[in-house]
Amino acid sequence: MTTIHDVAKRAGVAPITVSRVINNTGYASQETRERVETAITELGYIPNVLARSLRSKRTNTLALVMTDITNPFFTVIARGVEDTASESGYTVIYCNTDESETGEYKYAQILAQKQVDGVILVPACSNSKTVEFFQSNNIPVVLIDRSIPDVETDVVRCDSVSGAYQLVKLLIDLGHTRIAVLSGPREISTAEDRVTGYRLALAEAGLAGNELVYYGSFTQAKGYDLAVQVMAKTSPPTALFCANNFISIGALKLLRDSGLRVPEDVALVGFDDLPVNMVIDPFFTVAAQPAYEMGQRGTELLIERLTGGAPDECQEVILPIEIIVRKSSGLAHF
Amino acid sequence: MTTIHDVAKRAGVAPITVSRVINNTGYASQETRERVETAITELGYIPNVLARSLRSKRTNTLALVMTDITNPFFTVIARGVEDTASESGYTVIYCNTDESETGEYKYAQILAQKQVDGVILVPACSNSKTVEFFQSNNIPVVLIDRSIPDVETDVVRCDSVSGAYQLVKLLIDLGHTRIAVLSGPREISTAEDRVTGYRLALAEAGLAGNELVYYGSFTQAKGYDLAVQVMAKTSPPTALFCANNFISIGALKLLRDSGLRVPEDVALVGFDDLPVNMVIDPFFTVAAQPAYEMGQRGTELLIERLTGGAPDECQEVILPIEIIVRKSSGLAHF
DNA sequence: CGATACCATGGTAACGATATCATAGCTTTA
DNA sequence: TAAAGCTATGATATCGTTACCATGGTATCG
Repeated sequence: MTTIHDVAKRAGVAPITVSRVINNTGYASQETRERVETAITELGYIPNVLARSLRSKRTNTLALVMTDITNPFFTVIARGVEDTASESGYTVIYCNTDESETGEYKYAQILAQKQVDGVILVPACSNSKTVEFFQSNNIPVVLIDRSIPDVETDVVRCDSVSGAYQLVKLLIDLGHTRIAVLSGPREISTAEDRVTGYRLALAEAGLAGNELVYYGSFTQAKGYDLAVQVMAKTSPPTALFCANNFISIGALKLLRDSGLRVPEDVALVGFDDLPVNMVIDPFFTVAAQPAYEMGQRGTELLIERLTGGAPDECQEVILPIEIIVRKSSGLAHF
Repeated sequence: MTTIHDVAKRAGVAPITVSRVINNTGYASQETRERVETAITELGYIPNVLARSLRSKRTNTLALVMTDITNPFFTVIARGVEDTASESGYTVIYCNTDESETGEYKYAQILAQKQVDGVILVPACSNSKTVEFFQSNNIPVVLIDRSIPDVETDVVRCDSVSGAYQLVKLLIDLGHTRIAVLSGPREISTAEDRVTGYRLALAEAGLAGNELVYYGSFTQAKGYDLAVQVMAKTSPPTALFCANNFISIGALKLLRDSGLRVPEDVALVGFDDLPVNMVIDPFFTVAAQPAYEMGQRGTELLIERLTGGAPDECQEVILPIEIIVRKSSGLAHF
């Protein structure tokens, strides 16, 4: 391992001068700079960022903690984070909690040990333990996609209530009166908010008595499972609103397996689009969240806070949702 | 920030004793152990792994460098790597090269700076620069999925030649005689191997004169593009063999856009399955590689090498491919 | 022309942990 | 009972870098 001392010796300068050249801090004459640079390439010197970070107390590393890395929605967020972070010279550590609270806390420990400068968190629960842990260790946190009650952090999310309202309103306008919502876990803000939007739309249409609310989790298997339950009712709904893409896929699978056609027999709308490169024939009517921008804005906020450019109070950024009408919602019903 | 010194002071011992308790190295009496542990929890002490790694020269960190993080095939590999690594106490840094040689080399620098213990690499090119760079910095490398000529490393991959042969043979057995292959970049071993397998099957059937070989890249857009080219021929093929899942999707899209039915008008087979939770109705006949096991085995090999449990010579692990026949290949033709 | 500012460079200490060696009491063994 | 081995603990040096302070030369200014 060649160190900064080896380079310094070869270039005939002090280590600190090499450091200045590498980091472009302080002064260095053109001539010294060149001598150092040739020494670096001749020796194939690679700075040791562990030592650097230990001394400087900055790792230039951010962590992205999310709940389901297999979901393209989060993969796209990750892209947004990665691109934005690397523009500012940060690297990103990705962590997958699988929607587990203990997994999340376990990762929090590891990340603090690794001295990450900041964390972008998609919380796996409504519990504030993880956030408080980070904050007590002076690690700024930005929440993304989901919020947590009674916590002081920056947040980047979409207006799930409004998105859900619009989707359900669309179904009502098409003539549906028996509409079910298949949602995620009750403790997750987005799962709740989407149910709230659903209720708003029903209430407005005088259908408050027809509520069919199912909570579960944001997975295909659970989507299938919830669809089994709701379609087994004596008078099953004519339309389903699914709270995310995987629930939509699971529900659609159950409907097909039951010999029901979508949208002819049952209409389907849901949150979160699938990425173009994974889909042959876009089918789902969805409320599409700007995942890439969510990652981007979240990272920007975090970096601002790290570099002191952020205001004292926490910010909440709410990005717009786009309703994309495709085939699964069908035409006017009845 | 509370340090190991603070803990030591509180527990009335030397820092090194705290270190021993934390790491379970050396001796410590039950009583001391307890005093240290209560001091740790009382102070909320978090060890600084930067300092630890700087001194011990081990980061317990592996890097997974892959070419396309949006491709489920690689996402699943990543899962295999993650699970295996964390079982042995390693954390994983994920890097996405987007199939770019320069991106790959750039990441190599960063990873060396971060002092990763080892690297699992899906090479973006047939060039050995990156591997040699790692090796010259004493960082062991395991290649996964793709191999590189003239390089001494462990490799975990599948037999692409055989998988391609079997898929194309299946098409021939169904009666097809004009079959095209849409492959990835010429420099990538898997792209080449799959063409080789295709050629083998044709030659065996006495169809060597009918070869239709298209190289491109492993993306949906390129799959579409290559399909445009091949279907524009005066006597277009009656079957396509696509070298990966994204090419398959792109090709299928073009066929649908051209009003052609699959498999009735054109049959389609390809490499790499799509994950169940992303698909409603499995359609593609594929050669499925055991992605999870590939990640797993690759990581095991790497860890063995790090802990000195590996033999001197490099190992090449070749995992079996499963041919899954579904609808896209159709029934007997003509 | 002395004060002030900027440029260029270096010495020393410190970041927070562990490797290495040392010490000393106690137990086992021949 | 002396040698050897185990248990329990600590002192010191060091990993590779940068923060901080210091030095001296040259340019600028009132």
